Amino acid sequence: MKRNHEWINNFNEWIMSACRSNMDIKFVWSGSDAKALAYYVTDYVTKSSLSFHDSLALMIKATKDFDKKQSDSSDNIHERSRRLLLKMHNTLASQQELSGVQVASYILNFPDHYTTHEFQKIYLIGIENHLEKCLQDAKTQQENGSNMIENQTYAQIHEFEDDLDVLNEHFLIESAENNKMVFVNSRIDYQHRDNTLNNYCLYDFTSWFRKKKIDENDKRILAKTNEETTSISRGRPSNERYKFLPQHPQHFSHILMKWTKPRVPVLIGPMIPRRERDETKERYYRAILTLFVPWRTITDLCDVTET
DNA sequence: AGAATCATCTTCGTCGGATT
DNA sequence: AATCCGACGAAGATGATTCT
Repeated sequence: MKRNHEWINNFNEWIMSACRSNMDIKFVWSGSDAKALAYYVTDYVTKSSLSFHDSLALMIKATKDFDKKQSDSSDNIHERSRRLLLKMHNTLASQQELSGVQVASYILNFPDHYTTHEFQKIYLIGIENHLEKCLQDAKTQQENGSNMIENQTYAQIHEFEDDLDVLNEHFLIESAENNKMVFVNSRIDYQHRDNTLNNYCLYDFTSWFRKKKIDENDKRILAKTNEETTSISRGRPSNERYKFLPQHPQHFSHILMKWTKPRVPVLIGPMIPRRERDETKERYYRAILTLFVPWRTITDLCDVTET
């Protein structure tokens, strides 16, 4: 906390280089310190560049000027009010302080905001519901173990209907080969990803991959990667492409394509339950688990959630 | 000789207009 | 209104040419 140099406020070499010399750091000692800082920051962030009494004074000045100048004019009332408003606006705008940076970026047509990352949504609730249903199925299977095989086939056949009826899992209707329409969603895309992507968890999967309709170029590139020829080609190298497993309804019509830069998954779904029943909490934690543990079949997932 | 720059090539990824 | 599709600029690679 010692200030070792009279020019410097709480100087720390390492922090300074870590944040590339962009330093406005303050150590928060006490509660009153924290309060003072909170006040300072809020005030700083929300300060209007022109305070209310200033702008009122300016508007009064504008009105006076207007009355002086325009008293003899015989324009109609609409035109007069229009001019008054314009005058007020101009007075206000001309008194507005603008920083050099603001002006420069306006003239250079810079955007109003930047985002350093692109985002991709994950809808948690559907996956959570699916998982819960599968867990229940597994439990009932265990209980009457003798009928296990029968149950399994039953579950496979009726998977779609059950999903649509019982769960609120959201499906999209998309085209497959021969203009056939199929039900798909990100869960199905993930489950039937190519075997080389086994180690991707759902979170990384959504962050790295997107679904794309196959075109001629994709076919060519897929064929080239199969040949494994390491010939040097000019131009930008193509991104990785993967097929869906044959179980996927869009196996023939769509592929997975890797982004050049990963996107940031945004989890959309229920919030962390704070004072909920344990059962709900459990459900929630299980759902989160499905995001960060690679899985393919529901049995994988059940095993993981058991442990 | 090595770097810096320019030219060319190919693919990525978004946008807006056309189409259904 | 939704979807498709082509256009186009950006990105990222190689190769050629110029500069130091």
